[in-house]
Amino acid sequence: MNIEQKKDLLNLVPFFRGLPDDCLEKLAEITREHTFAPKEPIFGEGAEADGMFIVLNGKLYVYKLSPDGKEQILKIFESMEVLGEAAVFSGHRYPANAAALEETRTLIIPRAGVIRQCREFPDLALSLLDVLSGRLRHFVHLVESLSLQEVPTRLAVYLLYLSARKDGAEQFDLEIPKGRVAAMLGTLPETLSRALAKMGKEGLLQTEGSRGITLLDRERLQGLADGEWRLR
Amino acid sequence: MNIEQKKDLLNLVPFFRGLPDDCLEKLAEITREHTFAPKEPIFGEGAEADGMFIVLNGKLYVYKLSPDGKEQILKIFESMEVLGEAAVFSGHRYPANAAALEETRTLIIPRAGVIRQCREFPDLALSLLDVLSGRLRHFVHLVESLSLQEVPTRLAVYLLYLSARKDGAEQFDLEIPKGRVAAMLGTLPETLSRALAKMGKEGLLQTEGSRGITLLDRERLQGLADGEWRLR
DNA sequence: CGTGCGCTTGACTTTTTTCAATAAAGGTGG
DNA sequence: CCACCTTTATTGAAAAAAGTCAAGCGCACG
Repeated sequence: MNIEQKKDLLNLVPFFRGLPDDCLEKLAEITREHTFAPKEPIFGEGAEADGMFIVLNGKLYVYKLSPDGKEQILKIFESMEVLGEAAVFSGHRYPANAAALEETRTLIIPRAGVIRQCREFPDLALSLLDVLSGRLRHFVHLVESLSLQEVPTRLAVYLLYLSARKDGAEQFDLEIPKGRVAAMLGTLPETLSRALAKMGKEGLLQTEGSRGITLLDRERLQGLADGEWRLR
Repeated sequence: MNIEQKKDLLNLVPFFRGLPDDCLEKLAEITREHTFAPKEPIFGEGAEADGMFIVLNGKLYVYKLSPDGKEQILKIFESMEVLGEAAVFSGHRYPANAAALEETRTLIIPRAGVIRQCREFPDLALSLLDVLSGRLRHFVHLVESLSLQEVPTRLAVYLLYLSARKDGAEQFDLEIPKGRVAAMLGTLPETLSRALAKMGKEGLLQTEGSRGITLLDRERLQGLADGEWRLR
């Protein structure tokens, strides 16, 4: 793939919107492309940071592991998202693990190059500040969810979020295996399974096959998410 | 307080180290000073962001509240730390609450000014990128701790961290009430109290008065922190 | 067509929370 | 400096939530 093609790809990423053309040009010059197979590790916790990744398509996840092997998913990344920025600016090492969930094509921009371009084009730095700030909000929300709420509440929040992402559709798909959803919510497959079963019995939703969800009572689901009542 | 004095204060903050003199000058011009009394709210979740705070002295904490009033402390800020940066660069609103733990003197740099100076002095932007990246690491650790480990483990990690911050002293002080320590660890005062009592019975540590701690068996405490065994 | 992985369910254990009562500490004003 | 009052900490007992272990089912993929 040549530089022009890479530049065209960068141009598609909202993150780079509005940056001067010669900035993109320089970034394209140093950018590598890499495609990861499903389940392929992308980086490991503590690894020396190559640089920053742009997801072109596919899906990957960033996670931590406990000593006994339990997974906590920190975030799932999809098309057009940027990851690994934190390791570029402090610590030089990735603070967690990442692996592909499906075939995933990425661009990799090396550490040194990013920093150099930030000096030259402050707008790039501001863009990255925006990304990092958003990431921080994401983590604040995650901490809140994990520490203040019980599993059915977290699940309700998650399902409503998924529905919202699809224009508020009643019927949609968990796009990842349930075991992974559990790992996102900071719990185990068994606990998630029971929570879904209870919500089904309460008439809040219906499950179809292994990943299908139909929301039946948005009202009460929202109340559950807001902590107004509990699933007994 | 005049501009020169503010500039001198900014100069003391490691965060501003190495920035050009005229950058500090401009920042000093727009900086306000404010002192908060103990327990005084600094900002509330969702409030329009004034700008970024620099803690000159004192201590404050940033936290979330659950619907039923339980507190989760996200981070405690002390002298020379910067907070509120995330709200400057995305969202325009603070994502959590902050209040003073004791009398706390701060400098406040307005949003617009920070952004303007970032454009003019890319090093300021890089400094902020560094701060935000570090903050992200902090949250990654917090999420890991909350989701992957039980309370005694989290407590062990916290105590060893406190000890390390004081050159590895065996004897030191929780600098905040135990109830707040509980809120940092994502649990309740009762649970914390019991964890400390058990650790005392196991000979891992000793408590003195309301905030004093003496570590008696670093080895085993470390093992507990590493998840190698459990407190039965 | 079988094997394996993911999902579900049940029974049981452990951890944490909840509720309540008491004790200790800390701060304030006399 | 002491007495009082409020806040903070401890402890017990009971309940609830989540985790563990184990068995079984079903679907997808080779």
